[in-house]
Amino acid sequence: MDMSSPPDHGAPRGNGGARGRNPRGQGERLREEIITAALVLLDELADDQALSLRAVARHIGIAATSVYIHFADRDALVLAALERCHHDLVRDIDQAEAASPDPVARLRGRTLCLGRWAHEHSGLYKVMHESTLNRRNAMAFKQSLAERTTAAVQRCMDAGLAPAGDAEAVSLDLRAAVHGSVSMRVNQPDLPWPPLEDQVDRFLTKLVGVPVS
Amino acid sequence: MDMSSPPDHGAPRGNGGARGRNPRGQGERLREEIITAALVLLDELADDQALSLRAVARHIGIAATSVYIHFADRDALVLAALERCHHDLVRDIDQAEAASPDPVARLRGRTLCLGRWAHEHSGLYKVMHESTLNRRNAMAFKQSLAERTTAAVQRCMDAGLAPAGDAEAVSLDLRAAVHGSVSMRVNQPDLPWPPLEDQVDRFLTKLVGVPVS
DNA sequence: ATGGATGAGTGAACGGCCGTTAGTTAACGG
DNA sequence: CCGTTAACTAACGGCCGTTCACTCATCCAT
Repeated sequence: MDMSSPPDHGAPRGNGGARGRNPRGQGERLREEIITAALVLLDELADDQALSLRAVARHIGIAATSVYIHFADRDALVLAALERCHHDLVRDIDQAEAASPDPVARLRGRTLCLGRWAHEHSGLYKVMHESTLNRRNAMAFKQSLAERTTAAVQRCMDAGLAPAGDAEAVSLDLRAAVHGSVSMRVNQPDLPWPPLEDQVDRFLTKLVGVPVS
Repeated sequence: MDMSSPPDHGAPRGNGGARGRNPRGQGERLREEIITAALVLLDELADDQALSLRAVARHIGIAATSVYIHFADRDALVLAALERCHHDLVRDIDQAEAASPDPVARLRGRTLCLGRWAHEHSGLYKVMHESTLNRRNAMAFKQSLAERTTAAVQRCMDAGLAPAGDAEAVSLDLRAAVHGSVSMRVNQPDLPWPPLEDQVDRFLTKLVGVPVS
């Protein structure tokens, strides 16, 4: 009996038990499960560099090496996870926007949806927008969020609800302000923050020039 | 001759050479040198978790264990480094403020000084304001920067240069917007950013209500 | 002057987690 | 029954934080 160095397990798999292997054509299912686990851990760690392949594997109860079946290396896994995360976020924000009637309410809906998401997934927000992965990798997919916000601003201008101007520049100011607010709240959650809605409304009225409420 | 496992060295000490030990009463000198090296590395790494004690020691050509003479553990070193960093930054910003005549120019001077500092020490800015160390540690000393900005806003109001109002709230909006702008520039330096000055001026006029230029 | 205390700094080692490679095993489809 | 798919075990090499015992040089008291 050799009790020394249990290979890698100790897994927190709830253990209804014995994750059987996937059926023949369904190898991709593990891939999704790995990404999901990576996102859970990234949200907890709030730092891409702190995420270890082995921790992801432990979390879902597989061997660390099984990750390499689906991802070339650690960075590829993180990238894939963030891409899915971003895709889901953009979808949610677009849905939130669609729920409102006029362009102003839609822009406001977008912004608040992002703020709420950041509050609920602060770790992921940090990894996405503040991690050093931004230095090492382009993450071009993030561009689409900015573009959609600019488009929403443009629609306010086109409807005469905001003073006509450079929608690109206005959108940049708005995004900067909102990101700053969200970032500060996420990074120092213990300070006594006023309601995000009020602050966003001030940004919308003062920076975009749009009438709110 | 045993060439295997050279203890920890390989040090990039420029090597004018042979760092002699400090004289009797001057043990504190190494402490300062350690902090300086930590700040250099933190600025490069832009992530407090990525900073290793051993890397700091290597950087100045001392044994890793010597760090423990001056700091209880790795976290204590990082904390001390950030405290010095913050202290120096506050000093620089106060100096920049003092160079301007009226309250508006002073507030603007403060803000731009911070922006320039963040641009030149983007790694440190990230560690200070975005690293996960914020979660694990209070870093109460950071409060003073916010307080001084609020005071500068209050002076604008007192001088009748900004519409009277809740200086605290206005300051928060301004800081959020500026932090957001700086943070985005730091995290995605490759995007085509417009001049920071222009954006700051828009924030000052639109959010604080102060006349600029 | 001299010898013990003390300050400044080492060297070696322990235990741990990590990324990644290489070779292996078990189930399934044809 | 055989090849392919899905997954595994074992291991290498590396960096890390931290502990412990140790070496010098210097200073002070005798």
